[in-house]
Amino acid sequence: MSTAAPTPRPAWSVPEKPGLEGLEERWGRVWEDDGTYRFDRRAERDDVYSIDTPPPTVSGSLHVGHVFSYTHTDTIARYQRMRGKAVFYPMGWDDNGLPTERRVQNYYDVLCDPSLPYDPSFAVPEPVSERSKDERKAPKVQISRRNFVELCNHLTAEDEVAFEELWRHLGLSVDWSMTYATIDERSQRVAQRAFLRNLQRDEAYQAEAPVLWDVDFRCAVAQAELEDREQPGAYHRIAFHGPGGDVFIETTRPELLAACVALVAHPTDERYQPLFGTTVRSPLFDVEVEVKAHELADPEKGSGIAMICTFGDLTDVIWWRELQLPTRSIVAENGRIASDTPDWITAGGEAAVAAFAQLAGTSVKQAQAKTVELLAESGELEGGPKPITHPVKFFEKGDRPLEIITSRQWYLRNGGRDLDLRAALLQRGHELHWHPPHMRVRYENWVNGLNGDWLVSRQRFFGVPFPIWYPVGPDGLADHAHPILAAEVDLPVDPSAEVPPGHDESQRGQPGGFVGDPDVMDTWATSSLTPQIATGWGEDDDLFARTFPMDLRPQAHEIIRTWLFSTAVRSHLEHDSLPWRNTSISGWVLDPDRKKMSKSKGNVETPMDRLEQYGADAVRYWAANGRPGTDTAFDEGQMKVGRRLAIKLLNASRFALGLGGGDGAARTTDLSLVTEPLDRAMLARLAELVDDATTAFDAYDYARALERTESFFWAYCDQYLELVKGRAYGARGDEAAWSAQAALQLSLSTMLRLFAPFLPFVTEEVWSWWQDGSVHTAPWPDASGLRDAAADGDPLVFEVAAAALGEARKAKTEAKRTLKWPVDAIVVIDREPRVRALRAGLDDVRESANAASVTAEVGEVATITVTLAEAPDGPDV
RNA sequence: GGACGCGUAGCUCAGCUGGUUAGAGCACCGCCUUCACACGGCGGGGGUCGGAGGUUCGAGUCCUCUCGCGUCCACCA
Repeated sequence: MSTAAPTPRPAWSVPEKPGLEGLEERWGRVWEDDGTYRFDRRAERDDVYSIDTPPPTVSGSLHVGHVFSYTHTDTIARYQRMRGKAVFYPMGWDDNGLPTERRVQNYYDVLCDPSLPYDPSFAVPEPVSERSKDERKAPKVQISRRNFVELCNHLTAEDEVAFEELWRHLGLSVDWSMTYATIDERSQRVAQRAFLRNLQRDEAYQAEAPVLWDVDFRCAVAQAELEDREQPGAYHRIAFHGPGGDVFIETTRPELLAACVALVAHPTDERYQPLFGTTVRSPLFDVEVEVKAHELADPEKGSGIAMICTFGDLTDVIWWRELQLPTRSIVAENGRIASDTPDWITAGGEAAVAAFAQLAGTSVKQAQAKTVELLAESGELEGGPKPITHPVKFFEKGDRPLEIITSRQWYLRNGGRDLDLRAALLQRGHELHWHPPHMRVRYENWVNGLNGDWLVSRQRFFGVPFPIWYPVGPDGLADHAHPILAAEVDLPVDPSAEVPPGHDESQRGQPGGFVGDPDVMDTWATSSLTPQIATGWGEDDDLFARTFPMDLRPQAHEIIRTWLFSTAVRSHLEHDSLPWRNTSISGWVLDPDRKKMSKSKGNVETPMDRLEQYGADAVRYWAANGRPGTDTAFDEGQMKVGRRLAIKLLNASRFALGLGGGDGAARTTDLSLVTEPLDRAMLARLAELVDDATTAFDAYDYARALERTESFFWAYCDQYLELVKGRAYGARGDEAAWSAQAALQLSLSTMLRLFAPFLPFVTEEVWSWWQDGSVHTAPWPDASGLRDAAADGDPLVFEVAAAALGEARKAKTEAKRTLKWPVDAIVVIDREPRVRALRAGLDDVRESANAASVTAEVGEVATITVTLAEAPDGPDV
């Protein structure tokens, strides 16, 4: 036992009345000024923890779901930093793509017309919301592509400022010197370079093929952007005419009758077997089509025989391809029936031409009504339409059902039609560590369900252009088979504004000249490269070597099929590796009715209001309670609890650090002073907690780490602090007090660090009262050091002492006395180990319960008997 | 149609490889006022763990079936 007085330390600044107000601003500024979260570029790869942060879409406002999932990542980042890693934690902004285009169109009331020339004098218009009523009536202003892109850049820059402010307020430990935007020059260069390399390795190709087409956006859509919506429709039973009589098909899309190329039934279907190989004639148009057999025809569906049109749905495409049928397309890019009469209709004679003339130029919806009318008149529609609801494919951002049209597009191989590549990508999914593990199934479902390669070209304006031109032949037509590629050193290029090597602008569009590829890349074609963009692939080789492959991709589960998968594809093709070792999948934030919170549902919470109301630590506390992959209810109650926790941390710290009468003499970190069994017991329990929290964090289970830490902390405040208070003030002499004070400081330092990933502001505040530097760069607590300090401490001492104190409190509460009411006697009967443990803490129980005597005896039946004093004139009053 | 997840107190959730009497917070009820904390403290009531079988000395936990909710995927004529 040490008898030396503790070494005095410089005076600490423990505030008289600590509070949470203003902590975000104050510490946010200090962290920025001190570069607390700066990435250390000297660190070798093994000492780096790199995070592929999801770039939020900059086309509106951040919502509470963002706050939720970004907090999860931040707790991991902070943990890894305290474990000694150089954390590479950049932030990106996803300003590329359709959401931005739409926002700009609406915000400024403009439309892009790519045929217009650039107008350098075009000024940023006043937002629609600022305009007068009359001004709003003016027609949309048509502007050139380059002017449009400039407007996109202008608006997103404004949004990005607001986003960064919110993230800083939330306390994300991002290195703000390393932000990127998915439309900035570096991202464009990376996207174009990656594409050119894909092209050179034959991983990218162009093809004239049927694509899913949004008739409003007039743009191709990829499989990953589809969603099914239940729509009303109707079966129409329609007669085709064969030599042996009429054949009835049932269809939901009678308006495509003119596009029919064959009928199809299952090979084993005895009803139709005699027809296979024969031809029948279509109603209205009298076009001869063959009857085919194919496995995909379902005898149970409709009449068991279907008409194949080019194209009504994806099954039509399969039949068309596998049965080698002709193409008869009648739906134009604008979603209307072609206005020119196709030649196969002309061949059907006057009646056919007349019928088609009634449909030409109408929308598919109008065409359907007209076709039904015509069929009814001709007697070829049996019975009326039978209403049904059925799933129909939509672009996830679109308003009308997708059509399928044939057009020339760029594709990237993704295993959709290559079994070896598919197997390799499934293997990548297996190598990746998923948190939680069951999310891998979604990846596998998706990869196994791919039905084609990745369509990466989009007929839009605000995006990364393809760095490609085409020669124009003497006939004035572009020669797509011989693309002219940009040189890597020239990237990024805009082929609609720049000219290919060896050409000049006067040759654009001229016979013998060139044209630029008019399309831009799918937004995912850039987003799938965020690891390469963030780590400086091809831009900063040194950084790249220190940070790639990355350690963590955090993201939401609904975009596993898009973002996670496409990123895995790009990395596999370019680097033959995974882009990251781990992925943590966050759940959704649900409103109290268990519905996903989203803007379109109008149930979003504005995060800044909540941050200001409860404080960032409190909001983070709520978020960190949402376990990985688990949908979590939006719960202000939890934010209140978080706020209370933060306040408790302030007050408990004030107590622990305010002992010793302000002279500083008793303040110490000399652990040899910890001699009291209760103090050692508490430290032994704390060591177990550190092990638990560390294990949980290593498994990406931040929620568990928080829960364990919090639960210990409340027991610490309610029980340990009460048990030790009198002794810490000196009731049992200096050495007993020093033991308490040293244990309090060690435990407080440990708990501040355990809480630091969750409550960065309040922990930093308390840390600053008595420690140098930032708690966020302090080392993560070490259980073995605590065990050394605890010596042979038995956690049971803490438990049984707390139980005895609890019984005394209960007796006082039930007798309606204050907690300071004196106790004559506490008699504890229990089994031997617990009795022994209690005897070690007997003096602390007596002190804290204000008891005249506490005795512990071994017995079979455990009881605690508390005898209160008659009047408040017992000991120590 | 296939797959995954979830059903534990009024609410939000812990309960990990099966082990005394199923836990926490919120809410509710009662009590205590200020020497860390009234933005507080102490205590209390409240659950046949969705249902039915099974394995086991023992099941909230493992197996089978089943019901409900959510989500992802699917070639939806």
